[in-house]
Amino acid sequence: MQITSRFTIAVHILTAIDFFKDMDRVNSEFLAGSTGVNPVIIRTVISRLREAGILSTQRGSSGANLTKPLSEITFYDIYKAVDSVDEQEGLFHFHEQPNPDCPVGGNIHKALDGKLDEIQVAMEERMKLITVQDVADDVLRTVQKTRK
Amino acid sequence: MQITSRFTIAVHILTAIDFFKDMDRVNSEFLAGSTGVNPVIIRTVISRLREAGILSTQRGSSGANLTKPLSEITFYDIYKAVDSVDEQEGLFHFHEQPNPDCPVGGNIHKALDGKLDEIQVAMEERMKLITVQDVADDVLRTVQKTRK
DNA sequence: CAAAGTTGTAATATGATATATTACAACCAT
DNA sequence: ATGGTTGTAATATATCATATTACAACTTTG
Repeated sequence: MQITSRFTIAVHILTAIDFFKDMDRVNSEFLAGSTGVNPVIIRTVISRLREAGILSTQRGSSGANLTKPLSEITFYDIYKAVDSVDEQEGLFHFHEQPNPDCPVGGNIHKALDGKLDEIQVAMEERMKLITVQDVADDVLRTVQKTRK
Repeated sequence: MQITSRFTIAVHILTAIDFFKDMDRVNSEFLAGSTGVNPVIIRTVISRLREAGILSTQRGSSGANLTKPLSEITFYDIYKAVDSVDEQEGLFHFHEQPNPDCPVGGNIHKALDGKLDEIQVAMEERMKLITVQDVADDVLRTVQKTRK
């Protein structure tokens, strides 16, 4: 299993919106070309980012505007925005029918759930420490190095 | 997306093998009954645990033997054993066709891969701190409390 | 203001993957 | 020898992620 590519797509999109901010026509078609992803998928990812208050868009009008600097957008923000992991279900898929009449099966959820959550929290806390600005910096650094 | 239930199934199985260690016929059929999972799935999970050196089995003969105490089996060991996350691919699914001719698309992998890995490592390090013994203790505690 | 471009979103198709199931050879225990 | 069990392959089913088609609502441009 893997975390849906909506996450890396979102990071890519945000980096590109910033990188090409002085350019016209950074629309879903353009972002589809940069990511290699279908434009409708781009638009749905952008919709989620908009619902999370990370950017704003205008129907019919090209482009998107970031509502805050990249340095204030953490990986965790994006991860939550694009539903990388189902809120209800959590990171781990629990087998669904443990036998309630078995002393182990009947108590395994109570014994495991908190521990699985601790692991997920460890991952999420790490995500809060990384921002899209870190990515943009790395991209820019490589672009400048390559240009020489 | 979610981490495959093979992981929670494996934890459940190991806990049960220990819990019922004095009982006869703790076979794949029995474990299937406790977990609510198909016996063939049980056998394949056990196969992975065997390949990882966590337990041993004998073809044709019922039951499995743990090769070390539960306190020495971490969640990370199990996670690796049952291939919860593909070794090659990693935890995050990267969109597969970023445009190499785009300054962002061409450099996004270099900029992101290390960061995604740090997040995965944070999760895995947390998994190393929890053992199956912790689960067994919790199960036993609840069983004893309920019995009164 | 008409034409062309764009977003937002629904509906459906396709593909990948996890789990279940069937089947059976190899092996053990009684 | 009979019945139970493991190990594993082959296949089916279900779920979900992504792609695609379609179009209404809206904006921009000439």
